[in-house]
Amino acid sequence: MSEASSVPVKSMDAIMSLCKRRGFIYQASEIYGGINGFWDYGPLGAQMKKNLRDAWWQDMIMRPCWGKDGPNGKPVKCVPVETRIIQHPKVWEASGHVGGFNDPMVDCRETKQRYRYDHVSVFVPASGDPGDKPLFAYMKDSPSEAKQQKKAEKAFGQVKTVTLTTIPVAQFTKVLGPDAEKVGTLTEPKQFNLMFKTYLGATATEDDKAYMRPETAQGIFVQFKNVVDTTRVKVPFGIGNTGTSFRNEVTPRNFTFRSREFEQAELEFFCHPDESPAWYAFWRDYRMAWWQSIGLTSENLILREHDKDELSHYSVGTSDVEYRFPFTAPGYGELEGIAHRGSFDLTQHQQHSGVKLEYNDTERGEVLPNGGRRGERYIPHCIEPAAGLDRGVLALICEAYTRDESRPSPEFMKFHPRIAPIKAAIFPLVAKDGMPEVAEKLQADLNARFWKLGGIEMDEKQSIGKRYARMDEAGCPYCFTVDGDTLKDQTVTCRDRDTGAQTRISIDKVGDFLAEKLGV
RNA sequence: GCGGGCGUAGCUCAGUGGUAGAGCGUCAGCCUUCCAAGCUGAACGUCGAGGGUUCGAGUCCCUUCGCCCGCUCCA
Repeated sequence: MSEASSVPVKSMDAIMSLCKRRGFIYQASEIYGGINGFWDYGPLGAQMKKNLRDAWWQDMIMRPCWGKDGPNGKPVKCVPVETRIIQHPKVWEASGHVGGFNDPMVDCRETKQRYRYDHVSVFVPASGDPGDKPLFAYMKDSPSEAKQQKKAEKAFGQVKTVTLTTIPVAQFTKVLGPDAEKVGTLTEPKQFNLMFKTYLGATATEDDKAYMRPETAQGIFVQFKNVVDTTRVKVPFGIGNTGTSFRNEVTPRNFTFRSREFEQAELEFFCHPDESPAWYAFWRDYRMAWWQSIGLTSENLILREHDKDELSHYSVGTSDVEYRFPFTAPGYGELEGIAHRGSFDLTQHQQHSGVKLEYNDTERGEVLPNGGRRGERYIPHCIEPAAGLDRGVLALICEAYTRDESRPSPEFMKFHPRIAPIKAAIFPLVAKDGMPEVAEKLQADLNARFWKLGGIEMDEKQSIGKRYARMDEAGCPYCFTVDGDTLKDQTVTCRDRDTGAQTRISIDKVGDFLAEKLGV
């Protein structure tokens, strides 16, 4: 994690209170005291999140990569699906989530610490029996490592490292916990399932157990064959979806960043194995550019390529688009992971389901006498750009939040026009002399043209400055003010949120002006 | 899960065991010709929840929930 940045860290408290005050984000079930790990969106937040989801859908499914060609020199092709939160339980066995999400943990009775069973290491004698002396458990790269090593070397001389999993539970009585004073305080390993469990049918027996998905991706892999068989898609192509996933986090934290219920926007892009490195690099670079295009323009956004030792055994590469949130600074938090998953997922589902998931590529293989090709059968490789929409909203809010004490309205949200929940506001300078009527008509005209994209508001209450300030906090990029001159020369003032600058434009050009700014 | 801090109006926060407060915001009216102006008025609180001590609890005690910070965890 890089720590170099000249961007000042914003106050998360101030951001959170603005989110509440202006109706972006509320605590879920707040009147009952809230519920840990769940957050609701208010009117502005819900519209903003829809704008983000729509932008993803447009730029990933409808017109992928802004219409640019992929590394194969052809336009990128993607189709959508919508799959269910609850899948066949075997889906999660095949995906590795039953297992990976069932990490056994050990607790320390003395220090009340909890450790992942397979992450605990132990210093034991390099050879021979420890006798009555303890075995020294530690967590790699924590202070306990050096401390325990010193003790172990004093006890045994030469030491070596094994993992706790290799030590019989019966021997735990001889293990000194990483930060413990007494030996034998570690409990036997226990299961902590991060997947939410539920029961199908009203009788709720263990036989009816099912899981709520911890990611949307598996639904795509499971329907891969149906999409290929029914929609005339040809590799390379992508299948995308957005939807809610659930993870029963041990410690929900950091506002909406780590929630137990969250929405993902995931694309699985299938290609020939030989072309997969090029597609991986292509998606990685596009996804970074995409987040920048919707407003994450500061150096708080980085693309981080995983080190080789962070990669799954099947993966050629993984990159994260990361954002430096106020609560992660000087570190970063993940917004999106772009993973080269190889043929891992389709292979797993082929094995577990017994259904062939090979693709017959009729554009490959030897040329036949009739000019066609024999075809090549293979399991496609997959590039997975998987974004978190709630994290995206949070990053966009943090990025947009601005304080400038020199302004009349010091606190404002600098949303990209495409993301802003309110696209424009119309004000009569004063609520008399026919100005409200002109403003109402302009509001109605703009609304008729832009209602699909977001709010077009009209406000005539209180001073013009207060109305500008209200729109600044809501992140509305443009305000149009009808004044005395409007009645004479048919022009209005266009006020820019970020600069406060005012320009006069013809009232019948306001729609075109807004369309250009919104990129429609 | 552990440790620390905090929960009072929509937001930010005062509040000595004795009548529930301020600023901002919101709403209504007046005023107002370009940046949270002014005047008048109004609404909004079971003081996070539940117990206990007390003649009396926002205040003291216990339990619990939530949020923030540090560990731990982070598929």
